[in-house]
Amino acid sequence: MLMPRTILLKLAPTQTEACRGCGVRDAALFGALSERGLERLHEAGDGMGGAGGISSVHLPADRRLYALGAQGAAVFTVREGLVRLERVSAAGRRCIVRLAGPGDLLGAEALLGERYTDDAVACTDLALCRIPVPVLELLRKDEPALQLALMRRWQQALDAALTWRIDLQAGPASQRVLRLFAQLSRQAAPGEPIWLPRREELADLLDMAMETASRAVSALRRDGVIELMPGGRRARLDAGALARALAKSNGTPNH
Amino acid sequence: MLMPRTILLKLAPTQTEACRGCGVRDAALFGALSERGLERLHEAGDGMGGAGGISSVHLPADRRLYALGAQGAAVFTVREGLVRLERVSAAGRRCIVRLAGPGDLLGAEALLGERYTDDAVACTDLALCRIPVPVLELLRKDEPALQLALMRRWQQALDAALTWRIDLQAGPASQRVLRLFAQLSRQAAPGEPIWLPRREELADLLDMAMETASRAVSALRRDGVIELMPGGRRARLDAGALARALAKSNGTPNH
DNA sequence: CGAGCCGTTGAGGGGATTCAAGCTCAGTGG
DNA sequence: CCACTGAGCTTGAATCCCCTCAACGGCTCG
Repeated sequence: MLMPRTILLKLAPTQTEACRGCGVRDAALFGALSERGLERLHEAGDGMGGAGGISSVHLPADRRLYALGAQGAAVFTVREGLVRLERVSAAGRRCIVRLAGPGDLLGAEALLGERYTDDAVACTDLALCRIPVPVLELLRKDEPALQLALMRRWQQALDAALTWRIDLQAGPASQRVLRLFAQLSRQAAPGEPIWLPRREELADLLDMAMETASRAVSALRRDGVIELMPGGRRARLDAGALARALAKSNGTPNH
Repeated sequence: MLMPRTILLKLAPTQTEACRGCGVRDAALFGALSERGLERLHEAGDGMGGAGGISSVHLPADRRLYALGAQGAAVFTVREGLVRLERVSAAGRRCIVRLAGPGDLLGAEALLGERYTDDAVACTDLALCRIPVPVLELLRKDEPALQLALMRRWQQALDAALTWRIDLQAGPASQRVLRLFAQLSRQAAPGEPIWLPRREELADLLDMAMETASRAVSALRRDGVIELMPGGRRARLDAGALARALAKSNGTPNH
């Protein structure tokens, strides 16, 4: 039970500037805020005695951002990297219930005063914004746009969770792996190598045995769909071959 | 593609009374409303030219409440009965992604101006409240409690979806059936018979073949866990035997 | 009564899990 | 420098669960 050694950077008054120029701002929660709201956001943080400001968090891969059951004091926006949310099933199996990438919001349940409902673990090195609940709470009341953005995010998360379940938990193992890679490549820069999960992680993501995941990846490698890169954590996809493989496996409506 | 022949009952000015005395009000969305808010709720409906009031909807089993992709004009609160939300997976398989019972909110995505993300179909005869989006929208702005209740409901739906996925989609078929029944009995009146899904529905709920569902039910019947009641849609559970069966299947951490 | 729907049960085959054994590779220390 | 080690990955073989195809029984309804 290591405490994650998070690195907190409190960014001075110029945080407003940082936010304004943030690469993911349009995609992220505060994209909804007016200029005035953005300023108030940081005033609010300053006005709370310095304890409550927005801060930048960096976290190395495989470290935990927060733990299931912990009383949440903040929500997070992902700026860079990939986070996995995991829980343990009634049968004692670990399951990854969601992947969050740049622009996504984590730990929204903290806004309701609830405990975190999952473990949040870094898949890759992370850059996040940490937003204390009171700060967001303060603004929520009189920034209707933020209110709407919050609801929209919740709905997105719900929809993503359902789609995930439908597409990545059903069908033969090879197909599930294929679809996961397709999704990973979609949210990565085109042409760039994708994050290749460790086999154990693949198993937890797709609800299969580790060996099955390994076999599936090996098969895709043999078929030229994927090319492993040194280090074992990244891979290059052949978009054409992937599309072909997906079409073929969809042809057999299997399962 | 039948249009659901819904039965709309516009309840006169006394709707305020009806709401105040509603059996599920505490559990439902408007449990958060103040007395004053409750009154405004119905004034709002009246003030919109009669087209926009809250109404009571009754729907027989197997009828569709709304369709995936339809532009939603209302959200619904379940008063009595069970609703299933279903979609079709990329592989063309129908999946039930959620069950909603008394007190639950349906079609919240309509509040964001989005189309419904699933088909909503009655599992049993239903009694619902239909709440037009503009009515709710009007109140949302200056009833902070309602705002909060909405967010809480979204979070609940998200959590339920994830728990569902974890507990009801993983593990051996017999265990999944067992867990579903346990959950159904939990949200039914104790001692009362539970709703027994048709085998096809069980299959869609638990992501298995219809025959597998049938075999699992038969096995449970042989073991005395469940007793089918005439009509085929209801069954009585032996809580003790169920708990024992669950414990036993959990003993083998299988899968 | 035959048609049709729903549920049950059997037989066969395939895909996934499980158990188990190597394999690669980085880090470590002799 | 190189065996040693351990973690992660791969692969094989046996088994089992579940899907598929198929036949049959009960029930309702035209």
